[in-house]
Amino acid sequence: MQTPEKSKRGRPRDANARKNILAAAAALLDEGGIGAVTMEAIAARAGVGKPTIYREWPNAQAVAMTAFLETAEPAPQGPRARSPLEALRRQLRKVAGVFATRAGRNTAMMIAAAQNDSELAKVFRNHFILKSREEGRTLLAAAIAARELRKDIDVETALDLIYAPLYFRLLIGHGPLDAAFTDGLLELALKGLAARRSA
Amino acid sequence: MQTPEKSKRGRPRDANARKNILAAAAALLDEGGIGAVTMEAIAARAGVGKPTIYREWPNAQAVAMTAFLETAEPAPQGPRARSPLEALRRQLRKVAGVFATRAGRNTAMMIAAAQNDSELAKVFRNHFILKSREEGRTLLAAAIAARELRKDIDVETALDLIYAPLYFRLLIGHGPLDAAFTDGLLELALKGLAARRSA
Amino acid sequence: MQTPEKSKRGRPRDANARKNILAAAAALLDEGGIGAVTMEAIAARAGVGKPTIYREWPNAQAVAMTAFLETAEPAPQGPRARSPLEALRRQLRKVAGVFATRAGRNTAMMIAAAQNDSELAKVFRNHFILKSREEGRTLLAAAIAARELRKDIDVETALDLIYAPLYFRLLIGHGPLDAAFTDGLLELALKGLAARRSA
Amino acid sequence: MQTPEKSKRGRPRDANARKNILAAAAALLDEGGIGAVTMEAIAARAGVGKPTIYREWPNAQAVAMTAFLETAEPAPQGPRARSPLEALRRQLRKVAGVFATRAGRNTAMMIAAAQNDSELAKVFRNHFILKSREEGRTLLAAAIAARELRKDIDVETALDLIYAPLYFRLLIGHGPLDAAFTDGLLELALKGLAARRSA
DNA sequence: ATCTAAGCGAGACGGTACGTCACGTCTTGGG
DNA sequence: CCCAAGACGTGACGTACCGTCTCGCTTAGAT
Repeated sequence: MQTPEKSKRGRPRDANARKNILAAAAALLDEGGIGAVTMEAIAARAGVGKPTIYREWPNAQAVAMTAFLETAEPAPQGPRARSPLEALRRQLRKVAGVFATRAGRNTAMMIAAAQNDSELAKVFRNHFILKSREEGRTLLAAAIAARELRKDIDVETALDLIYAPLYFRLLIGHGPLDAAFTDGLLELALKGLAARRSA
Repeated sequence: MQTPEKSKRGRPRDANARKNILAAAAALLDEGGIGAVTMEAIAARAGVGKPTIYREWPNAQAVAMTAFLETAEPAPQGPRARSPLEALRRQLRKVAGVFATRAGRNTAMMIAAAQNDSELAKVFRNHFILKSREEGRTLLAAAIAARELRKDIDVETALDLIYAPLYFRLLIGHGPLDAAFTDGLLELALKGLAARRSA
Repeated sequence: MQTPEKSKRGRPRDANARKNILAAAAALLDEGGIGAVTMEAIAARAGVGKPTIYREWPNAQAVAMTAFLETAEPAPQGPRARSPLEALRRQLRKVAGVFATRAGRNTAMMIAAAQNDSELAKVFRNHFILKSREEGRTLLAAAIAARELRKDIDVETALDLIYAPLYFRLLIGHGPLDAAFTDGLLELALKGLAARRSA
Repeated sequence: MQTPEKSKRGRPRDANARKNILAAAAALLDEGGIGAVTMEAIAARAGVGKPTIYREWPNAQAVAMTAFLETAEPAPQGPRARSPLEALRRQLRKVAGVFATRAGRNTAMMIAAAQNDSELAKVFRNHFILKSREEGRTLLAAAIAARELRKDIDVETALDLIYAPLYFRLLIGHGPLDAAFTDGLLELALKGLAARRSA
């Protein structure tokens, strides 16, 4: 939280320990899910004392969250798209692709973990969701600028409209989460559900 | 799930015990969240032995899930709407209203619990999500029949488009979940994001 | 306890059940020691309901005790000995031999079980110890009559003097329990420890 | 048992906890017998967590055994006897006296407990029986040196001859366990059972 | 160069909940 | 009216982690 006074006396934190802890937590998360990420297991695996972990994190899920966030590398940019809308389509496909991997399961587990810990929820929102929405917001803005999207839309609502279904399928698993879905979803969102009155 | 063989021998299950267990679980869930729903606490509160609980459920979260599902009473039907679209708008408002209550928190917690237990996930999907979607599907079909919606839409995708944002906000909490949101959301979904080319 | 009036109504006791119960208890005792003789296990193995067992015995150890007592068949008489003392020597050897088998372990376990249940202790004393002592008493009486033993000895004390060491070694296991031991023991008991003053 | 490697790392065992655990076990043993010595009860009474007990003992009876052994204080030495034989007589009376108290019941229960746990049996034998026999061995040696006992006797057998009857009566309860018994027992053991042939 | 405060690993501490086992009782339908 | 089957409330089992607390040992800035 704060590091203002920099007491500076005594042995400094061991940067290596932090790295080992997060690596252990990430490995445990991948191997056995959030339930396998226990303080005991992290400490044992990282070759670290439990107090060393508690010095920096309040509980095991917080370590898992940090490990998750530091592992979730920014997606590599694909080839330039020929239009903003095309870029948006590709972005949705990419997200669906990630959600289909272990990273997707981890994301779901982090959302789950956040339900029981408001501090965790805040961290997840600020470091994962907001970042992801920022990307989407940029894409939408570009599409609006290119007159591919209506300029009067509420961007926040539009973001939910487009991205929420991906998270929903990730979390509920009631339907496939593939390119066919994201393409259909985007098309529907673009055209709208309403019947054309004129005609 | 199934009761095919009807062994019928021996003392039958005590229906009262089951009721007490679910009541206890529901109370604990409301009071302290999913973390408070432990087998020990349920057993103590219900005046029931732990083995009695284990006879019917494999773990505490499964009890919580059953309690949640049996508690989630079917929403009372509001006054007749003047049109299918109006009915859909009201339905979305109602869901948002429920999500703003403790029932919403419980729903979020059940979704979270389901992330770590595929059996639980299946139960939740079949008994809560599918039911809820069925309602939505009916509303959409009526609106299509009334020519208020395009008749070529993929209903499953449309359902995700409309309902997922509510779940998303419930779970992430990155924005309000009120009538203004649902109304805007519905409007956007109806009109679509795309700029009108002709004009 | 009582069967005087012969009510005769309803289904009569199943004599086969009792036999099965005792056989099951004996088998469990032999296989896993007294700890394996549980009501559940007996009932399951005997194909009998627990209440049927409780109707006749107050707890599992009581069943084990009955099974033990009914299993402990009277030792087959060996060839006639040429003297009462010789018969006594053979008898001690035989007891030591039995104590070295599973029956010995069972005996030890019954003595142990009796320590925590005075009713059990009484049954064991009356049906096992007293019977065994009666045999010994007969042998001693014969030896006295044959003037091989002093006629002024207190028989009860003499019985303890001769037999107790066998039980002691059975229970404590601090030394061998073989013919060499019983022979030496008997010789020592006969001659006495005291130094001969005259001489 | 052994403390060879002296790992020395980490927080050392809490001597106070150990003391409390043994005190609680001893109290429970006295109050309700071996059956009352449960891990739960010990932990609750000692104000200690169960794992702390399991760190040092494998089960409740092992705790009871340790408590028993540490409670069984060395008997206070009585006034000097005028002869080794007299000392032996007094020692037997003293043992009988102890056996008549709660300590005697506890001893019986420990012997019982040892029947179902060979590790427990070994501990009991090494720390209780062997110690007690050492005392007896010393007394016999002195009596032999004083020419009150024959010098050709096998001491181990003689010890069993003298002491086993006390344990036998303690465990079976078929007869009194008082000074009259021990005196008669000793006299019989000294003089022997055999009729004098000469004279 | 020494002091000394803080971090380090290890691991024991008092706890809570776990999921299982057996207890002894009760309640079914069937013989 | 007894039988088998089996559910009931109870309570102890032994285990896994929790989050805290000593330990003895670095480590490195301040003296």
